[in-house]
Amino acid sequence: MASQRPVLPSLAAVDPRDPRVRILSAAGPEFAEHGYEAATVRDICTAAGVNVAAVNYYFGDKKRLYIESVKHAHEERLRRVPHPEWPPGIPATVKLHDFVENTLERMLGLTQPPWQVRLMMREVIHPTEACRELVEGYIRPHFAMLVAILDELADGTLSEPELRRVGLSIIGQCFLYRAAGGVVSMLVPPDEIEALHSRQPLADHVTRYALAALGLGPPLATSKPVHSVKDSL
Amino acid sequence: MASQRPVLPSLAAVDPRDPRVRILSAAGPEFAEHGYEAATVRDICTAAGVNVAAVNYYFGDKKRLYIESVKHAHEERLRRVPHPEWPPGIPATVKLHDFVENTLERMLGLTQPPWQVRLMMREVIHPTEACRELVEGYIRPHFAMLVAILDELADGTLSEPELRRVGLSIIGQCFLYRAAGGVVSMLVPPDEIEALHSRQPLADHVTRYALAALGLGPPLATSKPVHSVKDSL
DNA sequence: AATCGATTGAAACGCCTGTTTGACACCCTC
DNA sequence: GAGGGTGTCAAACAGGCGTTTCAATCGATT
Repeated sequence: MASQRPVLPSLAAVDPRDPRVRILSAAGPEFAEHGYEAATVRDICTAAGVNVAAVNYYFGDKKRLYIESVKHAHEERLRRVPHPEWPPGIPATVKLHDFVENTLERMLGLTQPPWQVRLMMREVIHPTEACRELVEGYIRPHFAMLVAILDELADGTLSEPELRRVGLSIIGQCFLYRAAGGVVSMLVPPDEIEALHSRQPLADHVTRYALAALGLGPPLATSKPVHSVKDSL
Repeated sequence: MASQRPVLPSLAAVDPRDPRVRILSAAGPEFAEHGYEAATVRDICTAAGVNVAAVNYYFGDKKRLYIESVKHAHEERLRRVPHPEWPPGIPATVKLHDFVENTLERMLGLTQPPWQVRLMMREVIHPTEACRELVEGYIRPHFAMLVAILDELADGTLSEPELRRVGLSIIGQCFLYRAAGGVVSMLVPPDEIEALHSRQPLADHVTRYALAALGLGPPLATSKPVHSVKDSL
């Protein structure tokens, strides 16, 4: 059955560089598409344009190749979409919006085909040995940045656990569109799909939702004004 | 490699009922644990206590067994944790809280080992042929119920697309804890883990967050009171 | 009791898997 | 030009995969 699956064409096949990085570049998309167990060394080597023996020569075995692939993916992803930075004095509300937009850009992969993200998603959903390193090197710093922004927004009125819960609520919304995008597309009318997978409108919504929940922006619904409303942002 | 994996002990092995349901009951956990491609017909049959030929006899081939397994999983899941129902007159805020709690109960699987949920998660994240039926028979009705509650809460002030976006924000938060629970546990201190995977505190947080965002509850942070606050709920 | 369709069982079918082998070509050093 | 790592290759290895085969068994009907 696996043999009937067409091997994705790969730039690595015509790239005369180091075979090691050729394999790594070919392994990423293959693992991302089929998962660790279902991806095959032969398909990877075909895509990389190297002999099957090369994987064992350079990486020892399939498992170590996989771990290196995950590491390679998140390093490259971070390099292409670096964490946002702001000069002093930028309002925290703007930082939050930037952060959400950056997260969505990274997750939705608007700057490049997001096989790196799909590979990391697999690792997040079914953690293996490669997961802890992914968390420490990629996810935790990102999450810490979000918690810091929220702390600045709340101006010290929220405890650490509360900040984390709010942070997870924000990440969860971004995560849904990335991990379950196919199902989301089935749930909404066709003409809404594009907006629900576009960075800008999504970032606006998630940010507005968060600011409103924190009491720092206008509520989304205004029918029963339990609170008086002043438009801001 | 697959052969070194221990086959999960299964009640089906000692159950003298119809072999067809024995296979179905054994296939679910196996597919949930390893995915379609990596799960093996032999392991399923061993767990079910039937001969390898039985799968092809009763289901034709592995793929049709998988599709039947997904169907079986969501039917059984819906039977065990039915949609909530309310008598007339219940406030929409209470309905929202019930709904979130029900969703988390279903997703976190507090009433039974949640292999059904893990199987459905796989289908959500990497949709196959079985996905559309899962959406129509399980996810869409659930989501429609949420949108109806939100419409009642917003009292007509939100458009359908806006209602859907808010609904997805709520589902996304529940989804994160289920799909990425392992990573969430790595991100927070050990003593917080339990609270972040418990139905009640999580439902409280998600509901409060949503009501605050809609302007129907007190904001989560009160440092810069852009809006005046009256406690409610 | 004989018959017939439905069900089970052990064994075998190709094919594909990750990994290893051993021969061959290359390039740098002596 | 001889030597010795280094890298590459086709071929083979043992084993697992989904599926098929066909004889044996069962239970109800004739």
